[in-house]
Amino acid sequence: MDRNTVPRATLGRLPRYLEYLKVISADGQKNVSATAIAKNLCLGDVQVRKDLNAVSGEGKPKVGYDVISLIKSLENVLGQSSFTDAVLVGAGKLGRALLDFDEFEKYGVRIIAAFDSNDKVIKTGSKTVLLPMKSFRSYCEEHSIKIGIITVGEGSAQTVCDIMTDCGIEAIWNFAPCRLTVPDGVLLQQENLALSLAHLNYQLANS
Amino acid sequence: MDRNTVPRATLGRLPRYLEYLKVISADGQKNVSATAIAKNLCLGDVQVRKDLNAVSGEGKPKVGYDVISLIKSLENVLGQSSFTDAVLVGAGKLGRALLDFDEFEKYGVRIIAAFDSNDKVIKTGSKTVLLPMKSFRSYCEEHSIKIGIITVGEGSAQTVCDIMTDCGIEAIWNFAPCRLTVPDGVLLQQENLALSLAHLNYQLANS
DNA sequence: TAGATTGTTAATCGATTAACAATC
DNA sequence: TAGATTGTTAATCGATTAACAATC
Repeated sequence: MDRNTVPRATLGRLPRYLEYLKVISADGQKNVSATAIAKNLCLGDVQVRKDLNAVSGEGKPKVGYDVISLIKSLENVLGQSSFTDAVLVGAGKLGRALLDFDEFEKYGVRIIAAFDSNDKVIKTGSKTVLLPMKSFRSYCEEHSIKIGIITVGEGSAQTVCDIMTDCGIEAIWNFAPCRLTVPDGVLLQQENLALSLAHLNYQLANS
Repeated sequence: MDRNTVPRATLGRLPRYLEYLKVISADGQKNVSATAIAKNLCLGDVQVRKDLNAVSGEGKPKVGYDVISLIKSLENVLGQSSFTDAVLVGAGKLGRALLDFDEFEKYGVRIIAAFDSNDKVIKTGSKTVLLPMKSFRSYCEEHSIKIGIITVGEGSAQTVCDIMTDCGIEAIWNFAPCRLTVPDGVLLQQENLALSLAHLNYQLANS
C-alpha cells in the first residue's frame, strides 16, 4: 500500500480528528474506536477507519487506536512537526484576510511574509512582515521559500507567478481568476472562489 | 438525459467558454467547433463537447455549434439572464474582499448587502450597502433573499446561520472553519480555504 | 463520397459507503 | 468462546479521457 498518499479529502478531515483526540487525551483516555470518533464528528465509521488507515494503520480489533500515537501520526502527516513557510504577494483585502486566517497552521503552513508593489499599502495589525516587492527575491532566497500565494489582480498574476518560480518557489496557490503557466515541476493550485457560490445558486435554481 | 444537471466541474468552466464565444462572436464568427474552443482554452476536446452538451446539445457534425445560440444557452445556465441577490454577514477583511470580487456576477449572483454586528465597521469604497445586523431580517424579507454568505468568526457562525434560515434563506455558504447545522431543505456549502494550501504543502513534502 | 465533427460508450481514477472477512 | 472492532473488497457516483460510432 502506498503510505505516501493521503487523499485530499482525507487531509481535510485530519485536523478534526486531531482536535478531538487531543480533547479525549487530555481526559486521560488511552484508546479510541473509529466508531466513537465517527459518532462525535458526525462522520461514517468506515470513512474514519479509512482515513486513519491512510495515516497510521495501527488499530487493534476490539481495542481501537492508541490515542497518543495516533496524535503523533496526525501531527506528522499534517506537517505540524516541521512547519513550512510561505509568502504571499498582493496585500489587498483578500491577501490581508488570508494573513489573519489561523487555519493554515493546522496544516503545517505559516505565511511568514507578505509583499506588495504598492509601498504605501496599509500595515495592518497582523504579525506577518509586510515588505515591498523589491525585496522579494532576497527574502525568498534567504528563507528558502517553497510556497507562494498570489492574491494580486488578474492583470499581474502571471508576472508575479514568473517572479515566484524564478526565485525558486515550487508550489503556487493562485486566487486571481485566470489560468497561469508554470514551468514543469512547479505545482499549481488554481482557486475558484466563485464556484461554490455558483454551485449553490445553480442547485437553488434547479430544484 | 437529465438536462437539469450541469456537473459542478462543468459549471466552473462555463464562464471561460462564454468569454471566448463572445470574442469570436464580436469578430463575426457564426459557428465554432469544440476542437477549436478546446485548443484556445487549453482543454480536451471531448471535455468541451461534454460540457457544451450538458448546456445546449445543439452541435452539428462538420459544422460545430451556433455561436449566438450557444452564448444564449450559457448565459441562461449561468443565471445571467436573471440575477440572484445574496447577502453577506461579517464585514471583516474576508467579507470585504468578497464584496470586491467580480467573479460572482459571471455566475449570476450579486452580493447586494453586507451586515455586521459592529456598527462602527469601516465603510469601504465598495458599492454594496453596509448595514447593521439589526436590519437583517427586514432587509432579507423585503428583498426575498435566498442566499447567505457567512464570513464571521467561528464563534458566531452558528448563530448567524440560525438567523439566516429563520429569515427564509435557503442556501448558505460558510467560510467559518466549523460545521454548521441547518434545517432540512437548506443547502450548505462549507468552504475550507486552507485545504488547497494544505494539499500543496503535502504534495511538496511527499514528492 | 469522404472527411470533419459530433455524441456515446467504455475505461480509469478518486471518493464514499455497504457488506464482509479477519482478529484480538 | 463470543463479540466488538478492524481492515478489505465490492458497489456506486462524479469527473476525465480514450475509442468509436453516427452524421452532415
